[in-house]
Amino acid sequence: MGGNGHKLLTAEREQRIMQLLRDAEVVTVSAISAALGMSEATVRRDLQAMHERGLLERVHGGAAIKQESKPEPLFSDKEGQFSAEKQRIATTALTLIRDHDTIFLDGGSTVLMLARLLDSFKALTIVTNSLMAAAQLMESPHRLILTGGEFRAISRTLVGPLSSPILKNIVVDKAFMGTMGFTTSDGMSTTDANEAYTKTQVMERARQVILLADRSKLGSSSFVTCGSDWRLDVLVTDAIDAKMRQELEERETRVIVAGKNAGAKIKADTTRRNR
Amino acid sequence: MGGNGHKLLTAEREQRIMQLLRDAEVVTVSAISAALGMSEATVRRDLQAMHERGLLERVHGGAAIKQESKPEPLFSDKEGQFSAEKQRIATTALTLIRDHDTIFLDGGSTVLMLARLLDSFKALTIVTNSLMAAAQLMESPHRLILTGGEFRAISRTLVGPLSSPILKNIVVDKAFMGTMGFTTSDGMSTTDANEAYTKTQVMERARQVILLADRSKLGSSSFVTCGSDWRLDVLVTDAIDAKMRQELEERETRVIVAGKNAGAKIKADTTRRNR
DNA sequence: GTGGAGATGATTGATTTTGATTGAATATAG
DNA sequence: CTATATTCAATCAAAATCAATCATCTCCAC
Repeated sequence: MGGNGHKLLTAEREQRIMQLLRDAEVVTVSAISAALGMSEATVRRDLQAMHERGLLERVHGGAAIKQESKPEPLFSDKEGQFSAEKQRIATTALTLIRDHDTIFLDGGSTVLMLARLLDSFKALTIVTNSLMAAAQLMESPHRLILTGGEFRAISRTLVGPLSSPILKNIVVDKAFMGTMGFTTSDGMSTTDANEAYTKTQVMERARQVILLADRSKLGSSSFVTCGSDWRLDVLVTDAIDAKMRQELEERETRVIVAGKNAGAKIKADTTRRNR
Repeated sequence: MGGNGHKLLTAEREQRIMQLLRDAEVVTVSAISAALGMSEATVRRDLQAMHERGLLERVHGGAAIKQESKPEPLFSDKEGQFSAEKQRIATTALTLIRDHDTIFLDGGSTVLMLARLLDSFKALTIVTNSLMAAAQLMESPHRLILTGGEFRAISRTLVGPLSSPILKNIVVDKAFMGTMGFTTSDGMSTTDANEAYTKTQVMERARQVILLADRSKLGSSSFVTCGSDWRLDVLVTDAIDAKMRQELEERETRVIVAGKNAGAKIKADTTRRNR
């Protein structure tokens, strides 16, 4: 190929790698190694360095281009589908709830699954801005309070400044949040400014903030962040890499990983609780 | 395509699978296996992973593209008695609405029927405390705002003091109210104090108060009234006795009786408006 | 020339992915 | 309804890939 017999500077190599990525979306380590005439070990080192600078995504066997911010899938897409991870996360999060708690439920499919499991408890006060969760809890014996606000069709939640006055009047014990993306630098992020605004408000009014996010959310960042000085007390997820886990624990965020068997165990537990 | 006969990265395989799916709607596991040159076990693993991310539907023997399904019961409604009368009342009430209005929709089946007919208008701002109406208007192009508050299961509305702060912040052009009972002495009445409280709040924030009530409501009184010094600008009903009509007109309340043919005429009217 | 800092390529053990095998679950035919 | 044939999910060994380590190489200053 056009590669001159000369040595390649690191910067030069990175340009070539980026070009390969733009051409093909994904490339294998061996392909890069062959194209640039260097050992796979060096390619991996380069890829890792570039990944840490956010230039690309690392995948097993190669690398993929990083897309800026993922477009938000329609709610119906995420809804009917059964996701084992989300189910496990929701089931694990159940252990954080006690009878007589006042809890907030955010939008999002994982939190919605949690809403479906709340029949086991007694006398909860449930505050939510999610119409899906409200529909789910309509027949439940719990006390149900909806925040007002402007209806956002894509997430089926109530958001924006109009939700502010009612949120100022309440305090919840635990806020179960969903999110489009989460990074340790920016905290939660979403695609809509009004939604981010409401999330921020809620978290200020909660004694404990709990984020339910599967591993696809961790490390990815969406359009709007929910305030720079974010706070998170508990993260429930299905898998997390060691680095982020350590960063979170340094910030005193408790990390709970919903293990494969956790679901069954806890399910039995809640069944017992369910009279 | 640069499809070299070499190794395929996971991301590449998923792209190819999605392409096959778009071409054929449904594909068998064995077909994918043959097309991509990989074992069926790996194909199944990929399909499961993609299914959990909502990219496709899994079917026995293969996979199918995910299509948007629109069955949205969310809130199922029970049509009660007098539905023909209610229909006429709602259709008549339509004539009171103009494009770009800001309107409030109360709970109740008659108001709900009105909500179903609002697609004809352009750029309404709709404020409501009725979850049924909200579900109905979810797909509409109008701006939709929900008052917050405590959920009252029997009427599926949001009521109580918590709805107060948000109502204080808005002004609506027209408030379309429903009620359990109505008398000239007490005004509207209902069975729940919180609901009455919210009704009162709404009417204070509306430039024009419009009551939709079939003849079974007129003259009967329920448990709680909505304030002693009630005000009503328009009453839309299907039949009214002369005495009450006169009393109302003395209070400067306009009375509109939805005649049997009124529905059709106005329907034509709205159809025209619907461009 | 000498020595150190940084980078490269090979090696190694650990991790991940793959494909074959198995018994269970599901669909199809009679 | 039962019997037969697919298809599935779980398991395991083999292959591929990874991250860490180490010896070597280059460049540059002294």
